[in-house]
Amino acid sequence: MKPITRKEEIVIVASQLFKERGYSAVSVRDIAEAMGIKAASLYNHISSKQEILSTLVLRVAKEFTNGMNGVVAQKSSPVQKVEQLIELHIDITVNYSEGIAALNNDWMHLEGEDLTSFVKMRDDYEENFRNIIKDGITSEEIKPHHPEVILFAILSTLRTLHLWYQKRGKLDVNILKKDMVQVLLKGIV
Amino acid sequence: MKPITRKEEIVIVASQLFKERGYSAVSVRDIAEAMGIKAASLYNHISSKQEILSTLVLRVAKEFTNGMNGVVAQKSSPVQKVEQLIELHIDITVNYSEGIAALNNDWMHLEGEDLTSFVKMRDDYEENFRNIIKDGITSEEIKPHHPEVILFAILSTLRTLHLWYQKRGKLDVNILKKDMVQVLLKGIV
DNA sequence: TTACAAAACTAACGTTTGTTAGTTAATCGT
DNA sequence: ACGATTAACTAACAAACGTTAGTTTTGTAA
Repeated sequence: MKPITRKEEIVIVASQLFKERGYSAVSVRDIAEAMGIKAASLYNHISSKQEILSTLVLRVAKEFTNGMNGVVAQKSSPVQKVEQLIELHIDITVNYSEGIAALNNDWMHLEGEDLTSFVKMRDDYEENFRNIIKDGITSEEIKPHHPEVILFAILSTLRTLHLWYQKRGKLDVNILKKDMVQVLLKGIV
Repeated sequence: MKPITRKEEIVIVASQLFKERGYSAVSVRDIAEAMGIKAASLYNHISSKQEILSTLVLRVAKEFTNGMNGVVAQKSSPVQKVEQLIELHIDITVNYSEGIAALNNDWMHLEGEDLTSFVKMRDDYEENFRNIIKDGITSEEIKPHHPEVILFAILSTLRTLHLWYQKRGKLDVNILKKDMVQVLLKGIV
């Protein structure tokens, strides 16, 4: 049993509310009520509402960055790398589904250095993904469409997985990965 | 030249702010400032902040509903219908790009009957889309993957088009439609 | 030029917001 | 049994919120 800190509980509870209503529409009193305590009591564990958001968003962002670095470092083919990225997104979605909503919808409410470093991580991630696709086109493994269209189609799907995963939740993760790879890489017709 | 009402101007200005920060993070004072007037002056033209949101969201939602009804009514094949839906999304994105952000991210802040009717329109839309895919699988035009995975992959991409369209904005719409159809239907490898 | 309507203004309202200060109750190793 | 830590509490704050009321300015048509 690894002990879960009180701050961590707050982050988890808050993330569920953020997912439903968005960061700005959730008050610290809402978060406190969901935990069964008073709003002021939260401040024994956190320094600000902002801190909840940045803890949540940066944690997930780092997970994506690390995953991407792992994929880039490998010697697989571009298409195999894309497959690995699809699996990466599915794994992170399953393990951090609450945080992904905040990352997608509320990152712009980060402030200062948190915002800066998030945007950098996001840009780097996209640039790495784009380069993998370009490599695949160069080596003729991937069809010669505009790389931006391909990047966008895949990334949009992967980024909103969380909206859909819980609804049809009981699907086995490995089956989902296989289906996802098939649909995104080979199309549907 | 059709005259644009003051209320319409407010909706447009507000929608741009909503797109950047989300409905809850934008105050009526922010909207007023962006128009160069005082917050109270807005209420000569609107009855509430809520009204701005519902005007915006329901307008776009109806556009999707009408478009879907048109596609369903036709006698084309399932795959042709999917192609038409891809074009529908691109057309609406181009013409209502501000409203789509609100539709995607802020619909849950609708209230009362506006919320109810929006959810119904959305559910109906998805159900129609799903049935088209199922028909395509039955007739063996579409590969026999889980319909939900196919629906999700296509719809996620189309729904977030607005995030990406303006950034790479000056791509010709007809070229975009062709690329999109190719990538979504035939895959990338 | 006057009359009217449209659209702006100032001032204020009651609430809710995030947060701080100071205090009390519970838990725990010594 | 003790002191220390942890985590809750009440009370209050200044600022920002959506909104209303009443008034003044602006533009247009007679």
